[in-house]
This record gives sequence, structure tokens and C-alpha cells, in this order.
Amino acid sequence: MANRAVADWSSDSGGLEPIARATLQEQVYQQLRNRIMTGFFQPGQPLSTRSVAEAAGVSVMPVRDALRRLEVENALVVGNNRTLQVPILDVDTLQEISAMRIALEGLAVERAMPAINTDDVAVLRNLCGVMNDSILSGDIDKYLEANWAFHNRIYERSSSEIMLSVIESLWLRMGPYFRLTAKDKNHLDNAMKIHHDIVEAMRTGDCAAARSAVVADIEAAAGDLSQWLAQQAS
Amino acid sequence: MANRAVADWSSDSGGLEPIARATLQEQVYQQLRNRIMTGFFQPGQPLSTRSVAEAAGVSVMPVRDALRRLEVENALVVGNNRTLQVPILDVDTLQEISAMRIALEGLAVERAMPAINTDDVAVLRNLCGVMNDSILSGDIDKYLEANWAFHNRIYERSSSEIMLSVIESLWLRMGPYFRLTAKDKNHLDNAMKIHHDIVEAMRTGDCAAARSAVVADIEAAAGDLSQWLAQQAS
DNA sequence: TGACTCCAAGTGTGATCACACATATCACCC
DNA sequence: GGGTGATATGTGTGATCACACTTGGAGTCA
Repeated sequence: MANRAVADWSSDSGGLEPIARATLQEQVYQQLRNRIMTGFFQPGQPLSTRSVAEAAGVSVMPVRDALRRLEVENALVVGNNRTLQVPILDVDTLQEISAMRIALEGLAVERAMPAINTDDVAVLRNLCGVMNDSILSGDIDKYLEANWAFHNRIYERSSSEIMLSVIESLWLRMGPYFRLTAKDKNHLDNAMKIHHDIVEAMRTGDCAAARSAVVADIEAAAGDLSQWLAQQAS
Repeated sequence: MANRAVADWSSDSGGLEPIARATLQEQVYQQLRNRIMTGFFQPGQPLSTRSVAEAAGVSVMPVRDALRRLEVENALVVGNNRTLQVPILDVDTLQEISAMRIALEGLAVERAMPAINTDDVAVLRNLCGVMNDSILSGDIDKYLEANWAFHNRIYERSSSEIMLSVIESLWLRMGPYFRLTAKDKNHLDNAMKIHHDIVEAMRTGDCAAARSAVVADIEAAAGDLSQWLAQQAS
């Protein structure tokens, strides 16, 4: 009587996968967010509710929620006629975001260090390899994705949800421009060297070295982008 | 022909005040935000769209937008049955938020220092007086308001919009608990002493002293709240 | 030719209705 | 009496319609 087929359902391993219920709003949000993060949209590009709704094949309601969510995260800003658009980065804002990144990501690394184990180091080293391959094959999308996965892996070890969400929003704000620096060979070489420094600091458990390496990574990106922006303005 | 009455409208000083068009969603958002910041709502209190809509006398649509906005800011969190509720602070989250506050508000003070002038110092000194009066009269609402105005005045001088919005969201997250520490005489005395230190550092332009005073303020609040939470748990 | 008027398209905002889901209550049957 | 199923209530989600506002350009008149 006890060994009915139903009994298996309650076992932890033998049941069905938990059904991931993603609302339409959530799906639209994730798609837009991903495209912003990877620089799919041009800076300044307007995103209206109706246009996005038509492109996604849904009503304006989920789109409205998704866009507002992105607006609060500073991933989108209000344009001229109240239409939301991808933010255009100026040098001052770049400096502000970079300063915040240094403060928060430096803090996140310090908090994460005690929780970093050998598995993490292996994953980070593997992601370094993926980035290297992406550079050789010229796959910018893959590089950007691996780069975020690399940093995210570290920060999520700090077990700080709020801090992680803020850091993500800062990356989101810089997303449309990351792709630009990812085309510069010198920047990529330098970035890969820094990434290896980070992994090495993680392996040896050197907290100060890890922090300074992360800071160096952020400053390098800020410097290259600042240079690009200045060049663009002239 | 040029000096028609219409000409005055285009002048910068002689026109009408720009009409502040606040949407319903914006009004609901501001009201809820203010009440969260000043600890009007109890931690854990659920806020459903329909209940808020009925209380505010509007449809569920503006309320939905306002609640989602607050959710993204971490000012509200999802409860059991997907209903949003005022977040309950645990010691770990308190430490996380305080660490972020130290990193970001310390940075904001440093960036603000060069822009601080004698007017700012006068305003800050005045706000200290307001806080003092509020303590004597026992008006906690007025004290909390003046306290936020004091810090906000400093941070907004850093001319860093994004940083300011993040700092605000952190204050919002701690809002429901600020009121608790504002009942403790020892905490208030210590806070007022620190506030005077901040003003003094602003007056003399001592950047390091200003930063350390702000950090001391945050650490004092974190310490007192942590103590209160531990006492509550037992 | 120039300035002005008017209209159409596009935008966000808000209300209302309908639906799926979760929970609690209670009658019901074994 | 205790488990079982139906129902009522409250919840978020989404679609559809209506409205106010902005903007652009075509058309018109001086």
C-alpha cells in the first residue's frame, strides 16, 4: 500500500523538474536586459512600448512593466518625448559609474574571498580560456558573456544580493559601450593579463591582490572608454 | 513688432513656473516611498495592489507600476503568495547594506567636498538645529526628515545622479528601522555629536575628517540596529 | 517665399475586464 | 473523527479600449 507509484513523486530525486514559470513581463525584461548588456542596441535608440510589444508579439502591458523596471535600474532613460531610450554615456557619467564600480566591486571581492574554493578557481580559469578562445575567433558576444560570467562568479560568492543587483545595474548601464572596447586588441590583451592576476590572487587567497587586480580591470576599461569617447567627440 | 507681450514668455525669468505634471503612478510612488522611508509601515506588512489602490482611490494600474518600481529599488520584496511586502531586516542584510553605505556614501562625500561652499555649511548647521529641536520635542518624524535632508544635501553636491539614487534606495531599505534607533537617547546624542563633526569638517574642508565622520555615523547606526535586532531575536 | 494652421501618427497613461493561481474555509464522505 | 474535495476569496498578470499630449509634415494664406 505504501509502495504506490505516487510515493515516488514525493522523493527528492525522482520527481518532475520544477516548472519554471516565467511571466511575459519577465521574459521581455530578460531579453531586453540581455540585449542592452551585450550592446545590441545603439546608444540613444528609442524603445517605445508599442514597438517593443509588436516585435515581441505581446500586448503593451508586459512591455510597460519591463521597460519601467529597466528605467529604475538606470538601464534606460527618458528621452525627449518621454520615450525611453538607451542611455548615451558622457565622460562624467563614465567616471561616476567607474568610481562606484571600484567601491562596490572592490567590496564584493573582499567579502567573497573567504568563500572562494578550488572549484571556483577552476571555473574562473576555465572562463579565462573561453575568453581567450573568443578573442582568437573574434566572437565578441561570447567574450562579453564569459567576461560577465567571470566577474559574476566572484561577486555572487560574497552572498550579497543587494550589492550584486546594484553591480549588475552598473554593468547594464555600461553594456552598450563594452562592445566597443572589446574590439581593441590592446585592451583585450591587457584585460586577459588582469584576469589571470585575479585568478592567481584567488588561488593564493591574497585578498589585497585580488582587490587591486579587480580595480585595475575597472580602471583599464574606464580609461579605454574615456579615450574612445574623447576621440568620438572630436 | 519684436516687443510683443509674447516675447516675455521666452525669457528665462519672466515666464510661468513649469507645471509639474505628476502622474498618478508618480504620486502613489512618492507617497509609498515616503511612508517606507519614515517607517510608517511595519516590517513584513503586505502591500497588495488592490488594497493600496482602494486606499489611494485610484485604479490598480498606477499602483502596480509604483509597487514594481519600489520592488526594483529593494524597498519592497515579494512575500509568500507573490504579494509585495515591507522587507524584514536580518543582521546579515544589515551588515551588507551598511558596508555598501560606507563604500558609497564615503565616496559621495569625497566627491562632494570640492563643491561645498559656505551656503551649504550654513544649511547643514541649520539642519543640525532642526534635528536638535526635534529631539527635545520628541518629534521623530521631523528628526528623520531633517536627518535625511542633512545627508542628502551633502551627497547631491557630488553631482552624481546614479550614486544618489543607489544611496537613496539603501536608505529606503533601512527606513522602517530608522525610527527604532531614533527612540534611543544615547544613539541620538552620539548622532548629533557626529553630525557636528561632519559640519566642522565641511567648514574646514578636511576631506579625510568628513569621510571618517560619515563612516562613523553609519557604523553607529549599524551597531545600534544590530544590537536591537539581536535583542529582538532573543 | 515665408509663416501659420491643422491634421494624422505615435507616444505614455489609466481604467476596466478576464484569467490563472494560491490559500483558506467548510461541507462531505469513508 | 480525519482525510478529501469543492468553493469562495484574494492575488498578480495580461489584453483591450480610451484619453491627453507631442511631433511632424502637408496644406493654406499673406
